[in-house]
Amino acid sequence: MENHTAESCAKSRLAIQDTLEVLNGKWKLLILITLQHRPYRFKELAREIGITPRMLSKELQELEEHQLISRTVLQTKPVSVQYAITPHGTTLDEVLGALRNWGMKHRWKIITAPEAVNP
Amino acid sequence: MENHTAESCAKSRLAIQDTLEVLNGKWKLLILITLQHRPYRFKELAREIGITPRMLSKELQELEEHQLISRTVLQTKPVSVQYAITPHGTTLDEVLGALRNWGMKHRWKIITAPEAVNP
DNA sequence: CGGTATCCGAGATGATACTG
DNA sequence: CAGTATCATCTCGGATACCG
Repeated sequence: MENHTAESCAKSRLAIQDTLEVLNGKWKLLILITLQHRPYRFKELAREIGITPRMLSKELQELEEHQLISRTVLQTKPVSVQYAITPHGTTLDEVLGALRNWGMKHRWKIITAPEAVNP
Repeated sequence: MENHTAESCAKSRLAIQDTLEVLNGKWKLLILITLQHRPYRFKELAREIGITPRMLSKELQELEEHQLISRTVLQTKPVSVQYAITPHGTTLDEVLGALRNWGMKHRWKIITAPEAVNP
């Protein structure tokens, strides 16, 4: 299973670049993992994550373009808008899980990391 | 196993933020997945990935600070420097694998994605 | 070869105010 | 509530040249 030829290495890079292109930005992964919890409304999401409306709007649009989340206008009074993970969005579960697990296991090392050795 | 409380959701966000902090930038994941293949020398890595010396140097330093890769000076003539994954770096295998797999499976959807609906 | 120094533009992000 | 508009800022990353 050690498929580590130079060629497969190049393919892996391309695959990762593609993934990064879809998940780029500081917020997309945080939005996705939050919506994994349950659907959220716009402002609710903004408060939960701590993101400004401008950025949230932009990120949500990009995620929707990539069909990872859905946007639904609810006929409440006043209207509210609900964002939720799509089936295609759930294909990222493995990615999100891996990132979350790594962060949980290695948080201490990150915090302990020698930020500034000596200027 | 559906551990999806509001609290666990917040913890997941923190974990992901920590991970993103370590892997931030456009190149770190590409460097890591390349070094997963085998150790590389500086210029060799630069050529393989297509990154300028300035960025490569910066990214390698940050990765080394986080103990994900090692830097070894080889006493050749002239000297060469070898970069390799560390044991701690291999703990990212799951993350790298997940990102690679997703990219391979969903490349078509990324390319097909409606970039500009209508300007 | 293995870097570092400098310059610079583009894009990402934040703060704030405003609209329907 | 759900966004958008505007402005200021700041970081990222590329190009280029240079050093030991």
